[in-house]
Amino acid sequence: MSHKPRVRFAPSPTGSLHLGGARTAIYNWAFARSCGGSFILRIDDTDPERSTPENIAQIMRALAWLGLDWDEGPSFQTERAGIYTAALKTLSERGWAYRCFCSPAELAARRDAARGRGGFSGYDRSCRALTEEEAQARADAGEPFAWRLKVPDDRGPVVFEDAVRGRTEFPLDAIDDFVLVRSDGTPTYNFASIVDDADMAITHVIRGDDHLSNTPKQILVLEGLRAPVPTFAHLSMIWGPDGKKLSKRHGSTGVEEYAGQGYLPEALLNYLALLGWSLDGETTLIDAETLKSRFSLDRISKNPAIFDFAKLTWMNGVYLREMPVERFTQLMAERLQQAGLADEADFEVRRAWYLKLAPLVSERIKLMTEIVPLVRFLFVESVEPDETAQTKVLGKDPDLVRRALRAALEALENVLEAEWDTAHIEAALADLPAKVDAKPRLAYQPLRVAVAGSVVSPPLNESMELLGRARTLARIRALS
RNA sequence: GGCCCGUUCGUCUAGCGGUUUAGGACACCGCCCUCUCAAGGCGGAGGUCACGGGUUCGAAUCCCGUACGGGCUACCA
Repeated sequence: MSHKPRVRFAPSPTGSLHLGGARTAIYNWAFARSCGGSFILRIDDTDPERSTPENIAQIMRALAWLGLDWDEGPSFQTERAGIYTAALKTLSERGWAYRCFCSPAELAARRDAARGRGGFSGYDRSCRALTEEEAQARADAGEPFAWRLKVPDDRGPVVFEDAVRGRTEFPLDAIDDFVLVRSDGTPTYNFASIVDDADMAITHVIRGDDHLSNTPKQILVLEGLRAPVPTFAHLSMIWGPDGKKLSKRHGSTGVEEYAGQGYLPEALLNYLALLGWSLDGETTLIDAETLKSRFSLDRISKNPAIFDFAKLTWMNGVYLREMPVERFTQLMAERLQQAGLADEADFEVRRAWYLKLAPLVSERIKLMTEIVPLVRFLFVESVEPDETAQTKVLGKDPDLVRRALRAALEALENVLEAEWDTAHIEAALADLPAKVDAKPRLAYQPLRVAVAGSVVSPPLNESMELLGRARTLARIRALS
């Protein structure tokens, strides 16, 4: 029975969507799309202490921002309690589960002792010795108990073919009689997760590497349930630049933080998709459509990857530059409005002006947060030269600065308002270096400082055109 | 401690027994372009394929061991 593949992304809402989770989601989504399967969103909220509605909303928002769409869900484990009790009942009836009355303190003591002796340190299985009558009597007496899986001990290892790692096997004597259902009646992750997968007819479980050791336990549950075993694909971890677990120390770890910092969803999607998967040896830029059609499990890398912020940023710059001007202009306008430098009305009336500015900006930034600092001078009445401008230009050769500004002012005053455009401005200033007897860069930098207040800006002539004649002349006069 | 997984330029990766003097991308360096910064073009440096044994006419590619790193070993997920 080879139906269409069904995969799921099942985050536990104990925090926001982080980079590793996002990549897992992307791989599940891309795999589903590549083979016409279904991508299901499931919220694994079996830990009521740490699961919050805010986190759930945040995760869904982040997924949507990345451009991932799901076909079913979200469904919540807390709303599916019935299927876990039913599964437990089946397991116990078939002799695959038993009650454990050991207290946490006893358990910890025995575990420490076992570890001290070396060898296996899982549950010592003492409650397996209880007869059904004894167990029932103690339960009836009100003694708390948890349900544990009865790992078979009369056969070979659990073997499965991992889509990423290949054949993987675990000897049975190394598998713990883990807790299925806690004494408060709630299912544990290892139980609920796989019961859900079976119930939802998941065909491929694509998840983080940290679950590899859990897999044999889950397969055993499936065997007890006589449910089909899905294909597993375990993804290696994403590490920080120091080779340690990715954390706040390294920078942002949450998807939404990237959105706030001016990263584009297509850039993050592209970067994450290729962090641990490759189309071939050449491709570094890949769009969602290609991902949806060409993704495959067999090209997922086995080794962990270090997250490279510099490469992500470079990639973001590429997407910014390749973006249609209309869209960039829109994004730029939004940034300016957020900064309080312009309003919606201004954008409506001066659309052509914004459109002219956009390409000048997009080709020199990598992050959208760089927009405002770069064009701020065009939206304020006057500018004050910054520190670098003071020391590197104004203070360097005051005499040359004065001469250059005077000559420029004289030349520009001859450019009429009606012909105030880049071409005329350029023509008017063409012989400025000769007039002040200086190299072009030395002759023009004072002008840039006067106009933009900085040693870095969009091209000078274009900047002056966009600033307008009156303000340009006023700023040059102010400094000369 | 036990079980499991991983190891190709600083980083992401290609490579799946000979086509490899190990290819691409980011970062880095130099040159060109140039009114600044970028972008772009050209070029460079950077890997004894973790290490040691095998197998083979031949190994980054197959096998074993060692080292290092990681995961699991919770009534967390």
